[in-house]
Amino acid sequence: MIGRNAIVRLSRYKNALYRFKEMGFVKVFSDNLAEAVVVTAAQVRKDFSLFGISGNKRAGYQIDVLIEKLNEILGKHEIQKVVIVGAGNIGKALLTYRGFEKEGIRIVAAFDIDPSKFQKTGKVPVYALDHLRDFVRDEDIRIGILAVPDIAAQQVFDLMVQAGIGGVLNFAPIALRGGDDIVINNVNLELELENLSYFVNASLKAKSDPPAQSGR
Amino acid sequence: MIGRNAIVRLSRYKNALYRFKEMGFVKVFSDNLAEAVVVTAAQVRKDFSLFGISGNKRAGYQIDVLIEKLNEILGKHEIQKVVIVGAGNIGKALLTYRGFEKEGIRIVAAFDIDPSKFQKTGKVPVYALDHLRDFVRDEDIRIGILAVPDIAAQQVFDLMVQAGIGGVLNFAPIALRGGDDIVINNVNLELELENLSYFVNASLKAKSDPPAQSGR
DNA sequence: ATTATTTTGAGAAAAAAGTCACAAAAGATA
DNA sequence: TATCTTTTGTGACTTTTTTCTCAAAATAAT
Repeated sequence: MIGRNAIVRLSRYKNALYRFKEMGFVKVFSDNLAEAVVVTAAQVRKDFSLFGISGNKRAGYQIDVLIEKLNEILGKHEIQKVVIVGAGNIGKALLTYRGFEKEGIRIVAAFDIDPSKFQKTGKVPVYALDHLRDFVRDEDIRIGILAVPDIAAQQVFDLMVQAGIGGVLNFAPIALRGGDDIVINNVNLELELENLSYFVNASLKAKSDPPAQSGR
Repeated sequence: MIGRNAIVRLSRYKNALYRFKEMGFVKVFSDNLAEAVVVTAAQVRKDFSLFGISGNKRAGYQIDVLIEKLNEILGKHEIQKVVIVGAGNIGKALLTYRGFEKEGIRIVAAFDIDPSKFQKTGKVPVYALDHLRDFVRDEDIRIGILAVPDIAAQQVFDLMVQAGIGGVLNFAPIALRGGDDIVINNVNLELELENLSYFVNASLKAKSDPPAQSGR
């Protein structure tokens, strides 16, 4: 089984490749990508070989071909339809977030329990949560974003599972239970800030401490 | 040096501990925490021993003491003041996001270049970006959230570095450059969805393929 | 007080992730 | 054409992370 980090790197390679392409390049070498993504060149080649991607000795990799292959691996050969569950604070912000488009991600609908949030005519409609199941079935939705308050998160997640969603991007700062057959990625802002806080402190401490080798 | 994942686990243990405490428990065993966070009990104990946290044989760990120690490690002994740079879509959502409070994180101000976003009197004021530097100095801000459009991200990041911020939570889907002395955590939603997409596909594929051992 | 049971702490082992190093391929150069 | 140079692909190695195992400690039971 392939680890999450390897897949994250593939996404980064892909993004870097688009940038190279925009700059007019046609081919890249593993060390170009390595520099762009801040990993070693060997890592780049290892990652590629893991997925059976090969280049040409002395001629590197054809950017177009590489992008194509990465997109296929990452399941980006078709528009990725995504629903948002929870049209509150964060849900609404994501509804209007423009960054998804250029990545082939389309937010097709949102769902909420609060009727005051319903909006059947907007660019992206907001429906009643009851409709989730049918919508997911009819539109063949694979991925949902869970953006409800933490108290409701587990319950709403269960609905998503029942609706047949295959993957959830979870914004609620709790660990979702019972998702053995469903892929979960968590975005936990509190945790990210806490983490940052640790490493900032650690780096401040390292700076104020005398360096080990010249400690006299 | 301690890895990010270990610190993420510490945060999770801490969150689980608060839940245990709320339920009225006074002590926990490594396997309780392990279950709550979905890791092995040995992992929990290893993590603790990494930070010199020890419990009592046969009596486990005192929840209050443990929370206290984790909070200290994670730098949560005092309110964490955070600024948001970029009062657009996501920035605004974070301004009103309630989840930070209970984690001891306080959004103290936001900054933007667009005067129409300024709001000096709100619960959380929105100032001109020019004021960032002084504010960071005067208020001793360590951490900032970067939530500006990707085209502006690098430039605004540079301002944050100059302002003396120690850590940045970056929402722009680009790799920030030149932050050797600053800690960066990225929240890349496009990448998360892409990642989800891969693993959902992989798990669908695994299900439709015949299991290896009964392949006949 | 003795014995039984439970749980930690830590060293050893295993697994996973990442790096190194170099033969081989292929383009470039003479 | 022959030689030189560059860059891949991969097997061996290293490092990091995780799991296993079990003696020792501490509580509980008899």
